[in-house]
Amino acid sequence: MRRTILQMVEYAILSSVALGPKSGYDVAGWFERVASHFCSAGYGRVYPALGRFEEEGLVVHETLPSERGPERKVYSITGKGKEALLAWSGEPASEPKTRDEQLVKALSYGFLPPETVLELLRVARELHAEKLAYFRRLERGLEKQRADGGISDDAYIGTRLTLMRGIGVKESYIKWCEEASTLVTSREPLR
Amino acid sequence: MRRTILQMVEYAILSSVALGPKSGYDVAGWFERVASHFCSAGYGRVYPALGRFEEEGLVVHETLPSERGPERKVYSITGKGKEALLAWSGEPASEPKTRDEQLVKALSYGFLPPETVLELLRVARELHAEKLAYFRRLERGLEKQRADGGISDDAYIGTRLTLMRGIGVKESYIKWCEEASTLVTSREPLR
DNA sequence: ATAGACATGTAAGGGGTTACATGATTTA
DNA sequence: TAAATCATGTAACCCCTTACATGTCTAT
Repeated sequence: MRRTILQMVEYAILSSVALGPKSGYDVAGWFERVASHFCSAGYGRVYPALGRFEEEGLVVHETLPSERGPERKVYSITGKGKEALLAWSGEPASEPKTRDEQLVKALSYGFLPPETVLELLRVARELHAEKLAYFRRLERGLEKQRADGGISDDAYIGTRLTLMRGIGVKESYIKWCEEASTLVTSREPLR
Repeated sequence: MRRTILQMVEYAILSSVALGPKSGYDVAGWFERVASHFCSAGYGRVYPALGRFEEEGLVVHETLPSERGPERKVYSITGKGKEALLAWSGEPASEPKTRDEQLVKALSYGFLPPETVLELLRVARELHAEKLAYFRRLERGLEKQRADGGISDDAYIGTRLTLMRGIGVKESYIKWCEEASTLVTSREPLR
C-alpha cells in the first residue's frame, strides 16, 4: 500500500472538503474568507487539484444544480481521502513561514521621521483591528452554526482552532503597533 | 528621474546592508538568524541581487580580506540606495502572508484521537518556546550592542522592532497551543 | 587529513500567482 | 442592459528554493 503524498496547499484543499462537501468555487471562497491567514489558493490551484484527487480516489463528485448560476460539481471526501488526510495531520508540523512587508519596512523606521512612522503604525493598527473584528464575527457565526447543529463537532473543532489563532495573531499585531509607537515616541524628544 | 522598483525580498536585502555593511554571506546569515520569522532568502537570491544593486548604483563594494576564509566583498548602501529604500519603507505595507502547516493540520484535529492531538500540541509548544528563548537572547545581545555603542540608534530601532514582533508572535503561538489543548481536553469527557 | 565554517556564485526545476477564456443567473 | 455573483477551467509567467560547482582557512 502506497501512501498518498501531497503538498501542504493540497492537504488544505482536501481538508476544506473534509470539513464539508464543497464545489471548487466554494473551496476557493473558503480559502479567501476563512483560511487566508494561514494558507491561500486561487482557482488555478483548486480546480486542477480536485480533478487529480478524484483520479486518485481521494474525493468523489456529484453534479448538482446551483440555486443561481451554472451547475456545480460538489466534491466529498472518500474513506481513502480521509485516511490520507489524517495520516498527514497526525504528524508534527513544520515551522510557519511568514512574509511580512510591514517588518521589512520597519527595519528602516529608525531612518524615517517619527511623525511618518507614527502615522504608518496608526493605519496598520486600524487594518489589523478591522480584520480582528471580522474574525470575531466569523467566531460568532461558527458558534451559532454549532448551536443550530449545522456543523459536526469534529468540523467545529478544526475551524474553531484556526479562528482562535487568527484572533491571537491579530491581537498580538495590534499590541506590536502600539508598542512600536511607544518606542518611536519615546525616542522623539531625544533628537 | 526614474524610481527604483524592487520586490519585497530585494528591499529586505537592501535593508540588511543599510543596517550595516555586509558581504553576501553575511546577508544570507542575517536572514537565517534574525529575519527568518518575517522574510527569507538564500544565497541564490542574495548574490545576484547584490550584483544588480551595484549596477544600479544602490550599493558599492569593497574587497576585504577575511579573518578566516577567502576574500570578502563587503557591500555598503549608497545615497541613491538609501533614498530608494526610504521611499519604499515610508509607504503603507501590504498584509502579511503566512503559510502555516500547523493550522492546516489543526483543521483535522477534531477527527484525531485527543491524546494524539495533545501530544502534537505539547511538541509544538516546546518548539515555539525554544524559538522565543532564542529571540530573547538576541534581544539581550542587541541591548548590549547598543550600550557598547556598537550600533547606531537608527539601526537599533529597526532591529528592535522586528525582534519585538518575533517575540510577540511566539508568545501568542504558545498561548494558542495552551488554549487548543484546553479545548481538546474539555471535549474528551464528552466522547 | 578531514570536517566544518567561511565565502562566492550559477542553473534548473517546481510551485504558486495572475491573467485569460467562457458562460449562466440575478439584481439594479 | 449592465454589473455583480456564481461557476469551471487553462495557460503563462514569475518567483524562489535547492542543488550544484568551486575554493580557502582553521581546528581537531
